[in-house]
Amino acid sequence: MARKPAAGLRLVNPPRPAPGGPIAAAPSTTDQIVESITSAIVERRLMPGTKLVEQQIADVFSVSRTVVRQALNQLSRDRLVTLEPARGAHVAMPSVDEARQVYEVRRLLEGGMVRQLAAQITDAQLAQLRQHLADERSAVARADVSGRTRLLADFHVVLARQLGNEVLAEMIADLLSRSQLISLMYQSSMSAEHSQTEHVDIVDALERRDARAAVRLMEQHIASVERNLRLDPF
Amino acid sequence: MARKPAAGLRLVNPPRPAPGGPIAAAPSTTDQIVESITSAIVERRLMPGTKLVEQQIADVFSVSRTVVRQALNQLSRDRLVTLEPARGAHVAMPSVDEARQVYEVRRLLEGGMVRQLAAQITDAQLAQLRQHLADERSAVARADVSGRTRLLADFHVVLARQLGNEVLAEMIADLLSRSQLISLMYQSSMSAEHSQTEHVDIVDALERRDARAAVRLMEQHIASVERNLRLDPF
DNA sequence: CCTTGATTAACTGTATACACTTATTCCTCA
DNA sequence: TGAGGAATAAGTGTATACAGTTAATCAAGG
Repeated sequence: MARKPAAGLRLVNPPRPAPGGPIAAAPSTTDQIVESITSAIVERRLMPGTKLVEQQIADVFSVSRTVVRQALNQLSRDRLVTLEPARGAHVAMPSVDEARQVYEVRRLLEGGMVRQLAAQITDAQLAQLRQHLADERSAVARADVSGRTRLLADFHVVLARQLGNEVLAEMIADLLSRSQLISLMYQSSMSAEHSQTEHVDIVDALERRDARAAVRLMEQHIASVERNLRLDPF
Repeated sequence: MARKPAAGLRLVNPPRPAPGGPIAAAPSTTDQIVESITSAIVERRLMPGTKLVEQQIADVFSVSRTVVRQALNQLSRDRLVTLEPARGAHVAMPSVDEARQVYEVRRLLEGGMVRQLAAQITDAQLAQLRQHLADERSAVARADVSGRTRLLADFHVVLARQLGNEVLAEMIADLLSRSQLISLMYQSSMSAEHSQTEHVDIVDALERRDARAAVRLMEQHIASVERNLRLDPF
């Protein structure tokens, strides 16, 4: 690969999304860098395999390599970047096997999640889900690519949060960022519209408190996301 | 709390367990420290709440604070230590809520895990499980406390590995280390014998390829571990 | 023209230095 | 004697320096 001094490293973070809600312990410099690189990866500004040179990133954020290294370490634990000793950090390139495993775990976790949720969901929570679905629909309608991507992923985290299980919510959030990396790496052909309507079906089942249907629909939804990847070797 | 200069910081790592098996990319200095502190926590040499002073640990391992900080960062992502800005690192003290959530997620994940495993387990894998059960039994018999603790936890990871899903296996491994911290914090009254016989029951069900029973037994097993904690507020 | 080996540049890994924050000690005064 | 507060010690956060390693460049030989 040709050498260009800090070419195309566009990592500027957009203005902080929403500081509203619970007071979220002032994000450290390291966290901001993690956030920035994460969104850069998910929004395809950093393609899988791209080398992340510590000094370049340090210059962009005007900090020392010390801080950048901390951020890269966190990202490697999220599996968004890989760290090879003395060879540096690269945007991760999840294997086909890993991709399959991630979706398998998601079916397991999220299937169980909606089963429990169907049994205990409140009307207020259903209203929140309906609002979320409306946001998704409008993002899809106005072709807001990065907005709809975020909303379609957030749907799954919102469900986890509604169970009141933060441990579960964090695990699912991790799996989702890995899923997003996977789907941009394996050229997902899934239409946003299709995903969106599947979300609607899931909420409908939850509203009917139909646990079996909710589980089945969630598992089918995740399977259909997986099926639309180019995972097959031909 | 009284100040004692580096009292009771026994972190010397035992000779590397087993370098055999697949070539496991030489563990970095940081990894060794993570490993060392992890086992110190799990083996109760470091009690919950204990402050971990960077320089002290650095002296023990004869490295710089830089390396120790990396290790502490990793440990905080495993939830074994908490990091408060400018206040330092402490051995984590998981709340009752967090404890409940961890066990809830474990029931979900490990229940689904054995369901799938019952459908695809091979005779060779069953033999491996039987061997593991024998090891557990002997460790319990000779009152090898740290050995039996490790083996009883490893049982769950072995199951995950047999599914061939490394993503799942790592998640369960994480949840297990958190569980161990929880159980020493809330004074588990569960006998090792009891846990061991429940493991036997699960393997029996797997051998019969009885998915429903395996799931039920695993869920009951985890529930019984949880029930033997002092989580109730009285 | 392509391959091989030596040389140089770039980058990572660890240690150290210093600024800044938090905790402790000790003195003063009620 | 005890509470309040300044002085001081201890500890964390970040930057920088330097050693060691990997990758790139270039020269010579087949």
